[in-house]
Amino acid sequence: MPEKPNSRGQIVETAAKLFFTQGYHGTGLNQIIKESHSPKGSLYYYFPDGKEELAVECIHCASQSVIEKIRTCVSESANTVEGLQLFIEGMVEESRSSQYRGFMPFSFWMAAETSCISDTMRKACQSAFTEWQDVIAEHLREEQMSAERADETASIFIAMLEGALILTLTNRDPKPLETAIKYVPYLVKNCPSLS
Amino acid sequence: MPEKPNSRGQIVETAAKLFFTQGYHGTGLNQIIKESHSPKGSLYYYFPDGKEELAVECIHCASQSVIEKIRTCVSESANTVEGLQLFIEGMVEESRSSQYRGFMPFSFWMAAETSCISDTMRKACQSAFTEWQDVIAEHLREEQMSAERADETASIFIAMLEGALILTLTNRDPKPLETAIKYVPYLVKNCPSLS
DNA sequence: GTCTATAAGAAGATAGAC
DNA sequence: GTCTATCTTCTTATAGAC
Repeated sequence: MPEKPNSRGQIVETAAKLFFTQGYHGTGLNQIIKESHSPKGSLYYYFPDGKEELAVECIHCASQSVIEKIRTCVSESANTVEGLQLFIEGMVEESRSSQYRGFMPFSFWMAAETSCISDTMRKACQSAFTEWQDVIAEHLREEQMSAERADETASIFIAMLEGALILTLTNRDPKPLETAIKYVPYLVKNCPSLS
Repeated sequence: MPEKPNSRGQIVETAAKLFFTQGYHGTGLNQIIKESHSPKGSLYYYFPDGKEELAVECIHCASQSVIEKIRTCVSESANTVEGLQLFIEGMVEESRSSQYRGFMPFSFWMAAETSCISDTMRKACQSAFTEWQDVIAEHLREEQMSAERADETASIFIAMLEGALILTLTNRDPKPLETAIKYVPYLVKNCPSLS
């Protein structure tokens, strides 16, 4: 019997979907246990520290999902620029098919929400951003970009995409993300002279 | 007596500060009335529809504040690029002086939080983004940029800055915003060829 | 217009049966 | 390990005195 009825994975999957669409405070434990068909006892058995511990786990899972997607997209493309564009195209498709209401692992505005109330969650989000930046910067360095410029380019790419995703979800219009696709080559190739 | 003890303005000012730092769901009415030294009756007298109506008012106020700041910065600068850079520099100073915990009117990640639960708030945030875009695009058109390119440039600027602000607040480090300053000229000048 | 008391429900968390 | 009943606290909202 490979399927456990109400296991840890069910809870995390459901919680991640809700946290990343409704936010940390906007998602109640009751909604998580209801939609995951898990009793509250199981949640506290797997996550004794409650909501915050569960949210940190969700942040880690979402972050890993983003890293894997970026790696896949870049490896399937001729270069990093095209890989990052492919990554955004995937987000356009996901957002459109869910009518701008679905779970987007890159949608990390929860970072700002939680950074003022919990240092644990703030640091979990910070780690996620740093890991994404490192993955992207690594690919850029392989294409002979300097380390400093690679970090900077990766940072501005992540920032642009986080913002474009907020605009797309708010406006229910893929255009901000599509504009971001167009600007990726210019972020990477026409970079500022270093300070 | 120009100062009213517990007036509408006090409530909105306090609520805006809390909504834009802690989020919509993260801010309770009790905290608002406590920190604004206003009784709950006054809040419901001025905002009969409660929390949502108050939040919409805060969104409008913050949006207007952003528009005025952008206008001021551009008018004090030699051109739009330098004006937008000055605008970001102001955000760097504000975030640093509040130790990355203060009220930033541009911090509109609440848009994503609310867009899934209330169409009224979603549309208020959408209007804010559109107005900002129009103000910036107008300045760019005055410098002989085409209308289509100006809209696109303004959109990508707003996206980049929203994301950079999230990164700065999460990491408690001004670097993402400072990097954004460096990239403004490249967003505006090295623009993509149109589709 | 200002203010308080309180309702009605949902929140996170816990205890303990099975 | 699984599940339910319950506790406390906090939420939004209302009623009504002044």
